[in-house]
Amino acid sequence: MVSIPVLTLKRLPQYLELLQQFQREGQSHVSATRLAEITGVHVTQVRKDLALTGVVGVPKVGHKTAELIEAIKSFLNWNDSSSCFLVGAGHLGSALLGYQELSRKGLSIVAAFDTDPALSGTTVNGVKIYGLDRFANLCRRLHINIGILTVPSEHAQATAQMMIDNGIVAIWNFTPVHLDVPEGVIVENVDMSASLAVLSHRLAEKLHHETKVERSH
Amino acid sequence: MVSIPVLTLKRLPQYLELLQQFQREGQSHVSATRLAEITGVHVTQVRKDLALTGVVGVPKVGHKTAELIEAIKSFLNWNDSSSCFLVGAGHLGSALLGYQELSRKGLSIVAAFDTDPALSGTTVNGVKIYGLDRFANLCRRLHINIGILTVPSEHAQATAQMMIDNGIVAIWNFTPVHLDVPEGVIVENVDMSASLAVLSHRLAEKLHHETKVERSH
DNA sequence: AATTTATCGATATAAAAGTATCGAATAAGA
DNA sequence: TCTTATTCGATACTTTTATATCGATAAATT
Repeated sequence: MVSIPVLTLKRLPQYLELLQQFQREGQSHVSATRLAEITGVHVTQVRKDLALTGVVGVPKVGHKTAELIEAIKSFLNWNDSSSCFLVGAGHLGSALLGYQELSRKGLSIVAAFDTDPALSGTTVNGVKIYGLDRFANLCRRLHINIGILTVPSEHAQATAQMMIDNGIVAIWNFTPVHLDVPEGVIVENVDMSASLAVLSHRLAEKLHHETKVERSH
Repeated sequence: MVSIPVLTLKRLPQYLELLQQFQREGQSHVSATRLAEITGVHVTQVRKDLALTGVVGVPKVGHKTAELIEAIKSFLNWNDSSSCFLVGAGHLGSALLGYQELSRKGLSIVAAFDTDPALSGTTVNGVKIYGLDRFANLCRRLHINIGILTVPSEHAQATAQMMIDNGIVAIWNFTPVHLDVPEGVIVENVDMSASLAVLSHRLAEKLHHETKVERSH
């Protein structure tokens, strides 16, 4: 099997976002050239990325917008929705519960869990919040295999372990903690810190550089 | 000037997180070997990454934990705090306002803005929320140069433009929209979609593969 | 109908990132 | 004091990812 470059996978949603915008604007066709111009990704790269999803384009006109959207969605498995549990219904957790977009990306949060007894029994955006003691039972019964981890750092590893013990094989990790998991378990980190690190360093570099330029006048 | 690989920048916060944990546990020294074991990053890679921050280690004992922490923090400019504005105080916006960790990463949200008049005048975690009409004035007066973008997709580009028009040079973009900005403006995307794409595809691949294996028995 | 132009997709080259190897340095133990 | 084990840091190598080149194709134009 051909292994898909991670970076390609990460670019696909960006194309998808644009394509859906084009579709709303009524554009029936889009060329790789166009996508490249807007995203800043190199044309050849866009072509390679799209090629992996299996679509073929037509010279002079490009790709059918609708077809391309379908191809990307099905490639990412965003067409049929997967059920998942969310653990940690604090600020970030509630934000995700309220995030409508997720359903458009094939993810349906069917229940949330939190240690705080005050939250237990409440509902956020139609999703019910349970105490952690209910997790094991529900998780096994509903055959959930995706878990969203939005607990405080200190509970990250233990919570991840609980998920794994109850059959979860893919963890979407929003904590800055590196999770130690058995082979075969998929962990995907949403690394806000990583992103902030890039921003901070770039900005410091930029400001420092500008100061130097000013001084040299 | 030596340009820092983006991926190195992204790994640094991960090391930092671990190092701070080690420090709490009272470990005065950490070796690259140790960091590599835990993070899963190759030893040589860890060494290269650390080398870029300018620290030097001692054979047989490794690096001084405290020194390494300081080196990474100062390299990322996380020691002195930068003021920033947040626009879009919805679910995700409020989550960020309530996210204490940010201050430990050199980011201080000094004000938030939202179109919803109901939010105007309220306070989340000590941060006051204003109407968007106040943005221009406050932004210029306080010389803010970092903006956090947490508005709905359809307002992303326009809001970004407003930020730039008022002196913001670095945008931390939480929307899935690709922002079109003038040269020199730094955009850093927290790509939840990208991350979800990797998760979805990996999981689909894994499940598909397991099904095949089962069938072959 | 012939020509031009925009785009595709394949192949080849270049750059970047990751991995392996090796000598040097230093603490700990013989 | 000498040897051994561990870790560092530099250099060389490999793999991955990105960019460039080029012929082929199909719509638009002459």
